[in-house]
Amino acid sequence: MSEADERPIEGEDELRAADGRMPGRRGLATRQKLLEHTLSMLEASSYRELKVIDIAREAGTSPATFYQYFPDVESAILVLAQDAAHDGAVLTEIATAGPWKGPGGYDTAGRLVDAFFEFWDSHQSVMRVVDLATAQGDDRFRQIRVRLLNDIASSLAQVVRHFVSTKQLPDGLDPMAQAGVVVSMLAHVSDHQMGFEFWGIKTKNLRVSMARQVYWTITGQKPPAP
Amino acid sequence: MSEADERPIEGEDELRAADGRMPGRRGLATRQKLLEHTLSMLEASSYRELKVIDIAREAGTSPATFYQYFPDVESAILVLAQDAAHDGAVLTEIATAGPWKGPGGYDTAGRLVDAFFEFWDSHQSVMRVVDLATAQGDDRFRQIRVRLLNDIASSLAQVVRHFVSTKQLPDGLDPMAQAGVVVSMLAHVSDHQMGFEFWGIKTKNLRVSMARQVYWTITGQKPPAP
DNA sequence: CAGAAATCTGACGGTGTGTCAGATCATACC
DNA sequence: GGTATGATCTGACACACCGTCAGATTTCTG
Repeated sequence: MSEADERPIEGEDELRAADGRMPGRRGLATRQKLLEHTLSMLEASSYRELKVIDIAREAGTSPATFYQYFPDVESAILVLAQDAAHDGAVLTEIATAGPWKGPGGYDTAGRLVDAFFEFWDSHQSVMRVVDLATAQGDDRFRQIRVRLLNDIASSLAQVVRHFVSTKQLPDGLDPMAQAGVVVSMLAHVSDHQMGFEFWGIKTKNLRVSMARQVYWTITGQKPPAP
Repeated sequence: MSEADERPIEGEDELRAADGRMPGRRGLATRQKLLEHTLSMLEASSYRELKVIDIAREAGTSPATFYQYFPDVESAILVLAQDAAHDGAVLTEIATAGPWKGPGGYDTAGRLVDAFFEFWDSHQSVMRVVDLATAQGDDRFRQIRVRLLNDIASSLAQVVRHFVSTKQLPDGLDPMAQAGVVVSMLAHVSDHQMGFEFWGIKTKNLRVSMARQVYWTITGQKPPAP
């Protein structure tokens, strides 16, 4: 494949319209409306069947207008993903704030689990696309995923480092690997919460198992009896 | 003619062609060729951009032929997913065979991790679609996912039950929740192995963290120092 | 080899894509 | 109010894919 003539000159302004102009108030409102309907259609139908023409129809505008603001459907979802990642900052905050030492540690683990559930519940459909696109090697989506999960993992890895230094976790563990594994578990279980309930597992029990794993993996300490 | 009709095909009405007939040797070969090219295209391009016409072109046949064997692209992927799930039986076998008690337990955990890596490495692209479709509520895909992961989880839950009965895991834990959380972690980390390496985490270290978590969550025993 | 069955495909009406040029709209300034 | 100006929107188009069917082609059977 050959690179067509591109224009990397324009600024990093994701807001720019197709013609390179900066939209005004009206344009931004239209853009926002399109984003909202992209989200609601993504929640309602499947990723594969999400069509520009449907989004436009739903938003009471024309496909050409959509293309004025986004080069394709994926780019619109990318914006939604960036918004979601922004909301995800709260997860990092919980991990960073702790406390992880002492009796409050297990409670922190529980709050982190709850926050994951809540975050995924709000951004399920978008995060699924982020995951798929990332796995398929799309760099734009991977960056978002990294910004979200790597922040959390780094924060937890810091805690792991502390408990390695106090010998409560053995030397030789890779703190980032420990943290990454925990974050993976949280993300995946949150994403498939409904599936677990279908297996007959109560969310309450799931929460316990998750919190215990988080606590043990991060602090190396035995969680309290359930 | 009596030797041919004793195939190991049971509930496979799925093989039926569009017109309701049972394909013969030639038809099955075409069907298989289409499946192979569906897989290779899925690996090469993205799920969203996977088009019938491309698969047909690649397979040196016409779109109409594709529709002779599959009602749509998803149905073809469904068949690939069933094949993958069949391969996944080895995971359940490892979990069931153990041993989990005694000094060999941690080694079993390690072998389970390796098997997950290998399985996901082979069936990455298909499993991603299974995950997405399941999460979006597609029943056909969810059943496959359940048949695969629920088998493993059930097997591990049985081990959890044993260690609860010996008091090495506390009473009050939901064995299936414990197992489900572990399986989720294994599946998700395997799926994003490349992503972890991008974070600078060595697969070897990842393997250690995963095996430790599996061992601890399933047996309640402290894993050996790394 | 002829006839039948199985398999494949050209062709078509329907729908979605992505891009224009030009129509419509909002606002500033007289 | 009137109108100039740029921002915004859209009809229309050329192209691509979908999913179906009748009929052509290949393979099998006797």
